[in-house]
This record gives sequence, structure tokens and C-alpha cells, in this order.
Amino acid sequence: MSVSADDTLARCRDAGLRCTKALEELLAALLHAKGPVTLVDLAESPPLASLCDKATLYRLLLRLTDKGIVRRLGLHERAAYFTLIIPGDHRDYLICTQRGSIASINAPCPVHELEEEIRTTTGFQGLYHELKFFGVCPKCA
Amino acid sequence: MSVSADDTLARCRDAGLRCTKALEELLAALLHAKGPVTLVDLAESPPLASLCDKATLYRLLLRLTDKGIVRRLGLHERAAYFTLIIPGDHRDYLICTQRGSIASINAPCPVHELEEEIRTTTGFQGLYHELKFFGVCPKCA
DNA sequence: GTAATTGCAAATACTTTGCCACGTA
DNA sequence: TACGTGGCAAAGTATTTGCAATTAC
Repeated sequence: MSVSADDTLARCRDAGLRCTKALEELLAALLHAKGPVTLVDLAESPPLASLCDKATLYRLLLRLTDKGIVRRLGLHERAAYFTLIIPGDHRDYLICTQRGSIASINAPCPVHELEEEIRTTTGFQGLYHELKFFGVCPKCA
Repeated sequence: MSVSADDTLARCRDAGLRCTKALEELLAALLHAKGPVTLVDLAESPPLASLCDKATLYRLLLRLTDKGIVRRLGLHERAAYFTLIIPGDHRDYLICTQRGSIASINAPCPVHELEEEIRTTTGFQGLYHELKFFGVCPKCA
């Protein structure tokens, strides 16, 4: 298991979650995923498919989201997307509305200052943001 | 009817849509709405509730989204949110994850440069973005 | 031993579609 | 008149929940 995997598992333990096989494999699947994935994506991926029920994954993702270990993204699809929160790592997304592909953007995110401003002026707690670009990629256009 | 309402209706006509009572009232409802609204919000609002079916609203919103007159937002709720696109007007959102309230942010959006850069480097067509801040508002915290 | 977690199955919620009647251009 | 649009009802898809059995601590 990579360092991140152990780190994440440790964060789960700290959050009071029990270390079950399902949790371990779910974290592994999220780590290996190239980007945000849906519940169904996860439920159908080889190790998880035979290991546990979709409802279990659903509830695990709920708890993880609750504990701030996983983020639930509202993209344009009907299904929700999930991604691990790696401390100190922020991602913005570029989505092709035609094919539904999701790419991460590596450019430095220009929103942090505004986020700081909002934090101080509104008093919101646990503030974070989602920045998504939508359009039709060259291949689809 | 305000100027915006006429403008928007004109855009619909230009897009080849027929001006029906349902369309007019839907546009009016979207204009009066403080921010993004769900299909159910619209279907239950007084003028529309007795005027037309939910399926009609659904199909109208589809057409309007298709024509670039309405934007469908993926927020964190299960339901999709819709909002009128006012040319030259861009909005970012501040969402309380506790109560689900959605506020518009008036601060100048710091993303336009990055959007330009993405447009030129990736060749995406019809590029636009959604920027949303999530957190727990002071009242809920 | 005890409380958290899980599987299975059923219930919800929201969206989407089919088909025929209707109204706009 | 012709074709886009609307109503009603049913189907589809993703999410959410109840409860008894199981498992981690």
C-alpha cells in the first residue's frame, strides 16, 4: 500500500471509523481512480464488485464525506461523483458536455483570494470551492 | 413585462421556439426567481402550477438549455437547478451545505483569465464555467 | 459484549419518454 | 395545414432507508 493509502486509512481511524475490508478496498479504488467516480463505477470495479453491496459503498461514502475524507461533486450528470480529498491538493475540472469526460486542471487555481475574502466577510465555516469548466472538446466539436 | 423579459422572449423566438403561455410564464418565473430553482420549485409556483404539466416544464427547460437561454447547474442536491442566462452577466454561488441555501456572489469573478487560457490551449468550444463555494453559514454553525 | 457495519430488498426522488390531442405560425 | 408543443401516465435511473445478521474493537 502506498503512503497515501496508509495516510487515508489513518485519517479514517482517527475519525472513528472501523477498518473493514470494504473500507480499505474503497479507499484503494478511490486512490487508483484517475478522477472523480460515481457510486456505480465503484460498485462495478473488480475488487469491490464481489466484496460488498452497493448500499455499503453508499454508506461508506456518506461517512467519508461527513468526515471530510471524500468529496461529493455535483457535476452535470445525474449521478454524483466522488473523489478523495488529499490534504493540500486542490483540483479544478474541465468537462466535455458532449461525451461527459472529466479532466483535472493543473493550473494554479485563481480562486483562493476570493475564497479568503468570502471566509472573512461571511463567516462561513469549512469553506471550500468547486470550479468547473464546461464545453465541447475538439474531438466532439 | 420588463425589458429583460421581452429580450429573453425575443431570444426564444429567434431560436425557433413557439411563444406559448407556458413558455412566457416559465421565463417570468425564472426572471423573478432570486437564484437557481429546481423543476419542482417551478412546477409548484402559483402561475405555473395550474397552467401546465411538470413534463412540459421539463421539456421547455430542455429546449431552453439547448438554445443557451437557460443554464442547468449541477449543485450538490439531487435535483438539478436552472437559471436564466443573462448575456454579459455571470454569477458565482455561495451555498450553505447545512440548509441548502444558495446565494449569488457579486464580487468580480477571478476566473476569466484562466478560462481564456483554457480556451486557447485546449480548443474547447462554448467554454463556460461554474464556480461554487460551499460551507456552513454562521447561523447553521 | 457492544455498538458500528453490512446485505438484501423495498421505498423514494427526480428525471425521462410514449403517444395522441392541441395550438401556433 | 403542418409541425412544434402539451397533457397524462408509465417507465427509467440513481439514491436512500429498514431491519436482522454480522463484525470490529
